[in-house]
Amino acid sequence: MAKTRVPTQKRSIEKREKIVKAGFDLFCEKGYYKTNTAEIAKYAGVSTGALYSYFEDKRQIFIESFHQHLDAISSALLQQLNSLPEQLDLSTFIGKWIEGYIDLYAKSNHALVQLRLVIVDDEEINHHFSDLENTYFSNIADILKTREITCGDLFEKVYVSCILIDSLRQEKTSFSHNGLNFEILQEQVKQNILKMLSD
Amino acid sequence: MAKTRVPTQKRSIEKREKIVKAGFDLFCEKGYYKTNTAEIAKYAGVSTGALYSYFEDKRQIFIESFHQHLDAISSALLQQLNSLPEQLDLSTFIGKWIEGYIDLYAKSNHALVQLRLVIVDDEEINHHFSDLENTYFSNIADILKTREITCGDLFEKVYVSCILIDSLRQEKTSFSHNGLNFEILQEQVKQNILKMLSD
Amino acid sequence: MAKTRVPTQKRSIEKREKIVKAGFDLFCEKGYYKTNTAEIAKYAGVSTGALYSYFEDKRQIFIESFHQHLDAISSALLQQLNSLPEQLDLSTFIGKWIEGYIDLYAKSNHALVQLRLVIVDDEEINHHFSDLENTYFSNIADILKTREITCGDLFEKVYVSCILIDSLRQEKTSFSHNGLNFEILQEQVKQNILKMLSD
Amino acid sequence: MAKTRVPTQKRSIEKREKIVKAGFDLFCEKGYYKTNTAEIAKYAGVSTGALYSYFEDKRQIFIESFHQHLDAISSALLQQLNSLPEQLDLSTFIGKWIEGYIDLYAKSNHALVQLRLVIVDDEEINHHFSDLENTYFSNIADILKTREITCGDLFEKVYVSCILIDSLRQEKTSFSHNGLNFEILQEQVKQNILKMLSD
DNA sequence: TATGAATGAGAGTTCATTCAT
DNA sequence: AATGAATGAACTCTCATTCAT
Repeated sequence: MAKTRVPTQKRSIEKREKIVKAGFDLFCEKGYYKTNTAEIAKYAGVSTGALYSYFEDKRQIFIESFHQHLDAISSALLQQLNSLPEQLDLSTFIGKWIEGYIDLYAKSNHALVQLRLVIVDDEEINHHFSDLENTYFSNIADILKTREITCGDLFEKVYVSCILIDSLRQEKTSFSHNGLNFEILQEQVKQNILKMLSD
Repeated sequence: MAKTRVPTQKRSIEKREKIVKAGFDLFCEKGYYKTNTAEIAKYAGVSTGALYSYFEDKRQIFIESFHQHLDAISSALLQQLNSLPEQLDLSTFIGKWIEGYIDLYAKSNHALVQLRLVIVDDEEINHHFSDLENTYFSNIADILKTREITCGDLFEKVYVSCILIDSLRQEKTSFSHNGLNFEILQEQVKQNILKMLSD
Repeated sequence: MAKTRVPTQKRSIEKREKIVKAGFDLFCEKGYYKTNTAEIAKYAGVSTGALYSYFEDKRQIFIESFHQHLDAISSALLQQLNSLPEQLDLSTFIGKWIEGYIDLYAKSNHALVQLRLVIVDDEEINHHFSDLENTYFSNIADILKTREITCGDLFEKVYVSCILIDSLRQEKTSFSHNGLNFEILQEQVKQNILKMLSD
Repeated sequence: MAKTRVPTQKRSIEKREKIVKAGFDLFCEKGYYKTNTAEIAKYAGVSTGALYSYFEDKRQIFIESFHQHLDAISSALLQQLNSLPEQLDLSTFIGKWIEGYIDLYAKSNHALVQLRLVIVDDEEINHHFSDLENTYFSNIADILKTREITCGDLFEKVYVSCILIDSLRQEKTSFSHNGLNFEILQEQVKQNILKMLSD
């Protein structure tokens, strides 16, 4: 019935942010289904009622907290890449890209898995975050264009590159396979991307 | 605390299998947290009590059903690849690999995501399934060796190849990005793998 | 998801009846909205879970308990009227009808008001209970026919008669107006009905 | 504990009226328990705080809004009846009475039912509104006396007449029984009242 | 051994009321 | 005087698990 509040005053905005932060932390730590709204409220230092005046339901907290997080780290990465010297050769650039990505996303592994989970349960969220990723891919493609990468099918190549880099992150942070040498793997991925983009 | 039974009689084994099958179907369809034990029992045609005499808890049903499923489809894929004619060129072989994988795993998207979720919550399960995957990678590597692929770092290359192929499956079955052309993507992945293994 | 249980065994049927009885008592005593499911369960001596395995929700308990109650007292009244001597004159018959009704329904005042409340909130329940009342009116009409009442528009006349009698009950049990003489009122109602049915 | 304010200034009085009006509209539309104070405040264009400075609680808003409404429509009806030509015959007068009542009260069905509910919960309110009705009955009786109705037990007859007319309203606005012909019913009620008052 | 009724803690959510600003 | 954000107890309902039969 009652719509959720859109806070404009400083204190309200801060409170909303606290809830988002609390939600994000707990979802990452314990998973979406094992985190309950009472905990989020307590962790955020607000009442359960307040929580429901800022967000329609638990799900919206998840979406918003995650959206913010992805926004923040993808912005950070894009900024890093944008500020690299122009004359850097492609191989070094890709190396920086890989390292930057892994550093920034390393702490988000739980969050990324949780996101996948909720995405599977809900088509709307699927679209929401797939759009977000599209934007990210486009931004990466644009950066590559400024570096005189002119090959065809660039969007698809960026997509494949991102998958490869993310698999490195996964390997590093959660799902480690015995017998895999991470440095070799990283080098493989780098060569792979380099070849694709040099075509 | 009654231990779970290890059934030896035929009827018991059948019952156990029914539960595993029911669990797998429902977990895939609705997700782990949205499937309840009563449903599993009903779908399997057993009582809830029986369910708890075969499995310690809901989680064990998940693990076992998933393990069986992965075993079954990875065996099927390996068998397909093994039975391909010896003289097939590498490019065609990779094409078959990709197609076979996507066909076999297409229906498992929900299951694979659910698996990720449980893996994040539990280190032991993480190891369990990472071992399973290692075995799979090794088998793929062995098949490649019989096809006279002799490049270095084969294990890492197989791993990267599998990641790429699985990202294709994901793109096809759940997380579709606007603007991505699937055929181009598939070709990219194929060329990528081909180049890696030809080094 | 899970359907409500339809109990066939004796103990289950008894438990279901206990819930219905508990619901009815509490709804009458405290009103629908001031009675909570935990109370009903406790009063009935069952767990909240059991309550929800027998009934879809609180509302269904209300409907069923009320339906049973109305059924029981209307049956009792009809039986009373049916067993009156054949040769009784119409005036005396109406007198018995009025007295019987008031006696039987006197204790149901709270319940009847609660019923009205829920009926207003829900069209389906409205129909359910209006059908029940229709049946009751028809039964009364049939009894009158056996007493050689042959006037036209009998159904409408029965309806009006029932309204009048129920207003007497209300006057007696809950909403007493100063200055109204109940005996005179009762006599008025009686004469009114007598005239209608004698046309 | 701050007492509720008795407003004397024009703006305050207007605000109070807005709340009463908002409460009445919403209680009628959605029922007492499904209307919340935030909605009333919003609909009235005041803050929740203001609402609580004019009224002790939600219940008082209900009582006051209802009292005003009943006052207003009963006054309107009495005025209509008073302004009918003197020489009108009784039958026509009763017809006008019935039509006037139904028109005026048709929209109040939800409100009337809600009133019953609160009445059951509270004896003081019971008396309050029974007094209000008594006044109304007396006024009707007085009007009839000016039309040379001189029969005995007039008060009781008026009461019975009012019940009958209200049952028509109910039949029309909420609780429709299949098989009942409304026009026939209306005629029955009219004849009934006519006979009573002609004695 | 097998059943499925029973449990009851715990989930998400609402809302009458208060009170700092 | 007026606001509306904040409170938190209370609500309905779910479900993994147990255990009497």
